[in-house]
Amino acid sequence: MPELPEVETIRRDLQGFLRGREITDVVFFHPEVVAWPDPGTFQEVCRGRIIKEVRRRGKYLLFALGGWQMVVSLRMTGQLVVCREEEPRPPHTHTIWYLGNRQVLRFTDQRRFGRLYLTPEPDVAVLTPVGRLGIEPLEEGFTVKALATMQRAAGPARRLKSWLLDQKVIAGLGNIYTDEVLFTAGLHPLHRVAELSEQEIEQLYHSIREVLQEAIDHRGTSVRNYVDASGRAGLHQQYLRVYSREGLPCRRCGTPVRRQKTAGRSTYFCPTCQKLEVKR
DNA sequence: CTTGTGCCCTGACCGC
DNA sequence: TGCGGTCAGGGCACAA
Repeated sequence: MPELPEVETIRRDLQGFLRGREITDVVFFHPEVVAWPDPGTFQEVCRGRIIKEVRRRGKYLLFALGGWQMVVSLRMTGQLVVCREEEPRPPHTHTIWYLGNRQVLRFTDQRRFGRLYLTPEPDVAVLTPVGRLGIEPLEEGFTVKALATMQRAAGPARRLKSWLLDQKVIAGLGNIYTDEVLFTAGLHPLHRVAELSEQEIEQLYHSIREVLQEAIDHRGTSVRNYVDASGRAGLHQQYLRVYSREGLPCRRCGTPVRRQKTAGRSTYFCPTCQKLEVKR
């Protein structure tokens, strides 16, 4: 469910709630959410550790636990919410971290696709998917020049949407924001990456930054299940340019927004504003 | 190298 | 109400 802006919103919330707090205990109600190591070791290592910092890499949350890193992948429906221990436990609660002072961090995940990892700090890159992630689109290293270099590394058949969705290329874009980025850049999802002009690469670059930053400013998009670490919905759904707007008029030109399958996912775009032909 | 498919799950929604 | 089909912010393995 959550893409970069949602995960970043959760990260900021958690950083405020959890930094410096001790994990007194962890309990699992669905141990298979633990991808590494086994739940027993996970619990043993967690107990008594201080949460030094909450970081984000792509769509993954990383909790620095002094020599150890806990990694959380929320996938489609995962949620991390901090609340008081006595608050009713929502359905699909799979893990609870006890923080003392009657506060808890709860991991709930309706579809159970989400995963937890706990590794010694230096092993994160090999024991979790984090090591395979591409560039962070909101960090300094992401520049027009960097994007142009990445373009040259793409194969001749690579289509824009599948390229942007590829976490090994850019970390953090998912199905909503790739569509939003492509609309903003005026580019068709099936455009071949190798055929993008210098100007189009620049346009794409600025669209990625703009769309992600705006969504973070709105605390993420709640189309379905997404909530922040306080359990509240985001605000960006009312600002979406094309995603989930099939048949509704394009906000720029009025043409009905079209939906089609691309790279295996529902893709929303404006057939007028995002043409496949080379623009002149 | 690239795309497409199926799969992991549960629940919401739609048409009949 | 019920039932079956389709769809869902992700990502992985596998086939063509």
